[in-house]
Amino acid sequence: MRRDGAENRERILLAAEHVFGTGGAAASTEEIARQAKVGVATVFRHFPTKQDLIEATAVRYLQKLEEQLRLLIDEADPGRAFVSLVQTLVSTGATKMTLLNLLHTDGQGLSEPVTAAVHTFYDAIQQVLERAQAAGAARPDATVQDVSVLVRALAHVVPLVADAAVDRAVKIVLDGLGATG
Amino acid sequence: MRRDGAENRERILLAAEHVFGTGGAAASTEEIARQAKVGVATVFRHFPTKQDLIEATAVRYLQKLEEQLRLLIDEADPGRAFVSLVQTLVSTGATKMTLLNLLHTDGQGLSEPVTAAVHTFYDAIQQVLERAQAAGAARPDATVQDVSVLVRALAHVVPLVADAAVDRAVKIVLDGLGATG
Amino acid sequence: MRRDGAENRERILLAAEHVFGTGGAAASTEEIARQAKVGVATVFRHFPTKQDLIEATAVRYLQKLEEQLRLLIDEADPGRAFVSLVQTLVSTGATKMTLLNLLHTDGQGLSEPVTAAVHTFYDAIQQVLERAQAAGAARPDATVQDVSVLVRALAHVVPLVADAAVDRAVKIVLDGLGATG
Amino acid sequence: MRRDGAENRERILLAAEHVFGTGGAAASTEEIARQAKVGVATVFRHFPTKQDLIEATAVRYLQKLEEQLRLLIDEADPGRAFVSLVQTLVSTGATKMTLLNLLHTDGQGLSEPVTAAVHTFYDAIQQVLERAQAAGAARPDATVQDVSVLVRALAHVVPLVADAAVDRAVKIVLDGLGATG
DNA sequence: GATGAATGAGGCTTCATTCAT
DNA sequence: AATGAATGAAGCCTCATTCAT
Repeated sequence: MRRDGAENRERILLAAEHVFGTGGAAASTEEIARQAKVGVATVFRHFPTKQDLIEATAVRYLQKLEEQLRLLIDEADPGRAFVSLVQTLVSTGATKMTLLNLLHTDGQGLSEPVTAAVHTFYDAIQQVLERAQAAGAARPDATVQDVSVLVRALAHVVPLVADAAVDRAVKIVLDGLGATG
Repeated sequence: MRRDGAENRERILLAAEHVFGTGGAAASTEEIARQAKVGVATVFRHFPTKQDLIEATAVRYLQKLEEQLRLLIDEADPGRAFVSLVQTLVSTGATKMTLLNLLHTDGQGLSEPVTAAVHTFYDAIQQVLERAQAAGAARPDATVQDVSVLVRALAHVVPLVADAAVDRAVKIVLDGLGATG
Repeated sequence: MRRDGAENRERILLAAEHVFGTGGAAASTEEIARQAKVGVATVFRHFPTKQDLIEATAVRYLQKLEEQLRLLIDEADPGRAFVSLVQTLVSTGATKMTLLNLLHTDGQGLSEPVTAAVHTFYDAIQQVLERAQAAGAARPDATVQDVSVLVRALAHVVPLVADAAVDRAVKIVLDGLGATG
Repeated sequence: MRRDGAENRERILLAAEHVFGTGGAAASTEEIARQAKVGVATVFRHFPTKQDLIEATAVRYLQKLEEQLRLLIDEADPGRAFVSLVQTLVSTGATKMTLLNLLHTDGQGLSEPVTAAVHTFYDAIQQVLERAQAAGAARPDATVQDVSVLVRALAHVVPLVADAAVDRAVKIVLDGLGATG
C-alpha cells in the first residue's frame, strides 16, 4: 500500500501545480493532499511549510518550462523561435502566475533554489532572444529582462480577459519588440 | 473621540485602498479596520459585505483615475496626451490593479455601480486614444480594449520589478502601439 | 417630527410583539426599532435591556389576553366558555410562546411585574374554569395549573405541526378535561 | 493526551445532547466543544455544519428512545404498555424535545437519516398503540400522530414546570386518550 | 515513512449596548 | 428625549500545522 517517497513527492507537486493553478491562493493544503491521494501529514513531511510547497512547485514549473525553451533554441528560424517563446510563456504562464505571485507572500526574499531556477530560466530566454537579434528578427536593444517583464505582465492578464483580446495584446507587444516571425 | 460617519467612511476606503493594494485578496477586514482606527463592526456598518467594500474601493479608485484622464483630453498635443495616459495608468494603477482583480473574485457579474465606473473610465480612455489616432500619433487599429488590457498587464507587474524595468517595458509597449509623443 | 414618549413606547411594544412572534429568538433589536420607525437608541431608552423589552412585551401580551378572557366569564354557557378559553389560548398563544420562553433566558427569576401579570392572568382562567366546573362542564378536580400547563404545552406545538393535527390534540385534551361545550 | 476519533465523536454528541437540551438553539458550538473537552475545529471535523451536529444528536436520541419503546412492545399488559410509553416519552423526551425543534430551524426538509429515524420511531409507537387499542385500552380513533403531537407538547413543558404538575397533565391527557393501565 | 485526527488562530459577520449630536 | 454611528464580544467556520498511531 505504501508508496515510494520520491513518487509521493512527485504526486504532491503535480497536484499542487494543478490546484494552485485552478484555485489560486485559496487552495488549501488539504485539497492538494486529496488530489495527490495522500494524507495531509505526508505533504508536510515533504514540504514543512506551505511556502516550501509553493516554492518547490514553482521551481518544478520553471524547470519544465525551461526544457521547452531549450527546444526553441534549436529551431531553424530564429525569428519564429522568438515569437513562439513569447506566445508559449504567456499562454503557459497564464494559470501559473498565481503560483509565481504566491512566492512573494510576505515580501521576504525567495529561497536560493528558487532564484537559481529563475536564473537558469532567464538564461534560456536569453539564448533565444540573442539568436533572434543576430538574425535581425528582434529589436537590438531588447534585454532578457524586457522580455521577462512583458511576458509576466501579459500572463497576469490572461485569466481576466477573453482569449482574442490577449492575442491582440501579444501581437502589439511583439511589434514593440520588433519581432518578425 | 467620536468621529463623523462620512469621515469614517473615507478613512475606511483609504485604508482599504492601501491594504488591498499591498496585501491583495489576503487582506483581512480586521486589518483594514485597524489601519482606519475603527472597530470592525464599523467597517461592516458602512459596507455590509467584504465584497461591497472591495467594490466601493475599486469604484473610488476608478473615479479618481478618470478625473486625471479628463485633464489629458484637453492637452494640446494628442500624441503626448496618449503617451501620458498610458504612463499615468501604469504608474498610478500600479498596486491598485490588485483591487480590480479582486472584483472578479468568483466570476460573478459585478454590481451596477462598478460596471458604470468601468464604462466611464473606458470612455475617457477612448477619447484620448481617438484624438491621438486622428493625429497619426497612435496605431490606427488600436482599440480601447487593447490599451486597457496592456495597461492592466503592465500595472500588475509594477510592484514586482524595479521602476527602470517598468519604464523600459512601457516604452516597448508604446512603440507597439505606434505612439509618438 | 418628534413623537411623544408614550406613543413611542407603544409602537415599540407593538413591533416587538410582531417581530418576536415571527422571528423568535433570532429577532434583533435593530429589526424591532426599524418596524417601530424608531432609532435603536430609543428602544434602549425605554427598555434598558433586551430582557426588559421581552418582559414588557410579554406583560402587555398577557394583559391583552386577560381582557379577552374576562369576556368569556360573562358568556351564557359556562361549558362553551371553557372550551373557548382553551382554544383561544392555544391558538393565540401559538406564536407568542417564543416570547414566553424568552422569559426564562438564563434561569433567572422573572421580574415582579411579570409574575404579577401572570397571576392576574391565572385568576381569569380560574374564574372561567370554576364556572364550568359548577355547571358540570369540566372535570371537578382540574386546577388552573392543569389548564395552564396543558395550554402552554399545546401552544408550543402549534407552529410545528399542521392545524388539523393541533385540532385533534386539543379535542383529546378537552376530553381529558371533561369539557363539554 | 490524544483521544480516539470514535470516542471523541461520542463525547461530542453527548455534550451536544446536554447543551442543546439545556440552552436550546442559543447553544454555541464553542460551548459544546468545551464540554466535550475538545477544540472547536474537532467538532467541525466530525460535523461539518452546526445543522449536521443537531441532526446527528437528534438521530442518536431518537434511536436510544426507540430502543426503549421496543421493550414495551413485549410487555404483557397492552394498556399498561401504552401508559408507560406516554410517560416514558414525556419524561425522557423532556429537555430533548428542544432538540427536535431545532431540526425545523428554517423550515427546510430534514436530511434523509433524520426522517428515517423519525419513521422508525413512529413505527415503534404505532405498534404499542395498536396493541392497546385491540385490547380496548386506548381510544379507538387515536392515531400515532395524535400520540406524537401530545407527547411532544407535554415534553416541551417539562423543564418549565414542577414534576408533579407534569404528572397531573400527563394523567389528564391519558384520560383523553382513553388509556387504561 | 504515512496517515487521519486534533487544534488554535484568525476570518467574516451579527448583535446588544453605548455615545456624541 | 431621539437618533444614527460606533464598538467589542461572540458565533460559525476554515486552515496551516502538529501529534499519536
